[in-house]
Amino acid sequence: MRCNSGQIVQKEILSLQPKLHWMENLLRMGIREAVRSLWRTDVGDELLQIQKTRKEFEGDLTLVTFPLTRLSRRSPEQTAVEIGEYLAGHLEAVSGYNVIKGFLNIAIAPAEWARRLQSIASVSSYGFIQASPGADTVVIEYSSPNTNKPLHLGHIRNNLLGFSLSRINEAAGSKVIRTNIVNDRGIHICKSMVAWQMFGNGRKPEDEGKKGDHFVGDFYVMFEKRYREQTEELVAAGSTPEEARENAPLMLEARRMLIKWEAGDEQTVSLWQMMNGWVYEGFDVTYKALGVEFDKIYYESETYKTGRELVLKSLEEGHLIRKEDGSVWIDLTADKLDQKLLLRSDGTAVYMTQDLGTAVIRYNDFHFDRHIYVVGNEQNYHFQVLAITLQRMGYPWAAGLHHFSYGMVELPEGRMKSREGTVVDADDLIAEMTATATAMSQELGKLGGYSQAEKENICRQIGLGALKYYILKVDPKKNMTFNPAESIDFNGNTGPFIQYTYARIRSVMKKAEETVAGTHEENCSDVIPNAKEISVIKLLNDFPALVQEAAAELSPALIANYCYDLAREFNQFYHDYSILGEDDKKLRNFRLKLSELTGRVLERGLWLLGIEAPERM
RNA sequence: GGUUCCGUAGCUCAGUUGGAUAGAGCAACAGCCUUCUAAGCUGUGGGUCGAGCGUUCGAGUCGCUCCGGAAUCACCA
Repeated sequence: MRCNSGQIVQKEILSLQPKLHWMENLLRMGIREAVRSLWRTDVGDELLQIQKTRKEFEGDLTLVTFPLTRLSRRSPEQTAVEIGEYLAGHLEAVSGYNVIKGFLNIAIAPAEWARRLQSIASVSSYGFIQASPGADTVVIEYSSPNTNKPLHLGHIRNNLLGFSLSRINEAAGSKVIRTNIVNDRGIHICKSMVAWQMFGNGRKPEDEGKKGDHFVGDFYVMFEKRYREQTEELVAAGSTPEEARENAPLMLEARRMLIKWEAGDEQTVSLWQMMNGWVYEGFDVTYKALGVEFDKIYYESETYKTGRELVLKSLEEGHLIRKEDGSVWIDLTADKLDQKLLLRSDGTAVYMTQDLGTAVIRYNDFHFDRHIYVVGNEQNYHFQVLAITLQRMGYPWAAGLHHFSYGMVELPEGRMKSREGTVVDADDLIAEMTATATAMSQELGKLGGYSQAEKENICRQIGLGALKYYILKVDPKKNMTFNPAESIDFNGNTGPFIQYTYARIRSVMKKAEETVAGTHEENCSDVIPNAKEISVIKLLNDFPALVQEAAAELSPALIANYCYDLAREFNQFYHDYSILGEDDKKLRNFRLKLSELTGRVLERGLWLLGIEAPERM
């Protein structure tokens, strides 16, 4: 079982390329020259700290001069002034500078930004890198459901994170394999099966008009309920609670079922296949609604055998130890971990066995460079053990296994508990978000003139956009609170806000085509942009580096927050200036181009999050 | 108890390799639609960045010690 809820363990810190602005590069060269000319010495890159100028100061980029004072042997202020003077005199792109304490604020000529916009516009898949033949292959495992219950809110975070990570890694130039491990065997499945056999009267999901996963889940719940009753009865009759749990008739039956299943009993296996089939049909609907996909799905019922063979082989090779009772262990005390069980004394597989097998099969299938497991932080220890065990068994590629450990989703009242019925069902939640989006659209009088099908599609996009953004904007490693009332908010820092900004831009572009057809294609690099326009261009300029950073940090939240910043900045520009109403043709074309590009980047950013961008809303 | 993670405004969250006066949204209050979509824009109030010590020219960010919360330490998954 992979994703009930959930810490961080071995997130590999990929060394980050410094964000290389085109302008930052130019400045670096200029500053190096300045230092050489002023103080006859070379300056290392690590001393050149260039950052964006904060809003409250005049300028675009800022050089922090404290680190340079040992070279200049002057005060930070004096150092800043001398470099600033040199840059202003030697670089055409530098239109001015000011110095505040040890900070040299450099102003870039507005015309430079217009040229920058023009060159961004000329790149067709701006921000995305096509995987080259030699690119890294990354396997990403996410979702990983049990087949005894429908998906819930915890799975939603998992699926959204996994899917978004897969797109981000692809956009950053890796080859990505999306994969899933279905935990389709074990005692929990047998519980549903027993309950269905005893209480189901041969009914099927369609008889009750239910999704298959919900149908099967109901029997699992029924099992647990009756089982609890039985244990209570036994305790009342004098058993200890422990004995009662072991000896309740239902539990005995489930155990028998598991043994029969493992022995390949025909009837049991066909019942198992039928019920799992129902569940898969249900899951498919949910996955489709969420918009997530997989390239290859693995089943624990198939991989656990490979795992067992691996363990036995490794035992022969002397990497493992067998205890008197026949159980097989790996001793990880040298790695400051415990001894860990790999096979039970009766020879059956445990959770770890299956994962060992799955990893080896996957490596043989894809020869991945990295394998990312999107699994809750409650399983940190498990994945630590998994990676080390595989390395001990002689698989050096296990160094590429990476546990993407994300935090739990909690409700305002606390943790979700199935006992107390506070589990938020995935299908219900999706339906609710769509319904809210529909009601909101109605209330605001949007979507007039659209067909019913179009309206439904747009409302679905908005509802899901709200849900996905709400979850993805939070730093994955942190536990998050899911507040139902807040999640359906469509104002402020939300998915619909970004979608709305995109739809507005599309609307302007359409109108532009009708009136001033296609003129934004013209080159407009000789426009002098205003401050708001420059702010937007700066953000657009950040996008490619941001995609790389999000891939390296494995953080959809970076993309989400960037999209919000860009949308907000654009809305300010949109509010303050007219695009189509601008009389100066050059300026109008420039603004159209700025808008068009913002739309494109927003659409790509949303794409990376798995959020659709509606043309109208 | 061991290990790991988290703690920033009333609430939900941002905060770049350590940089300037710590930012958004929600909630509250006050404004802006004859003009490209008001799901928008503008303004006001709101903080001992859990506490302390240290490193540094400079700490929300790095180190140590506490305090508070969470996860994990199964012949469960």
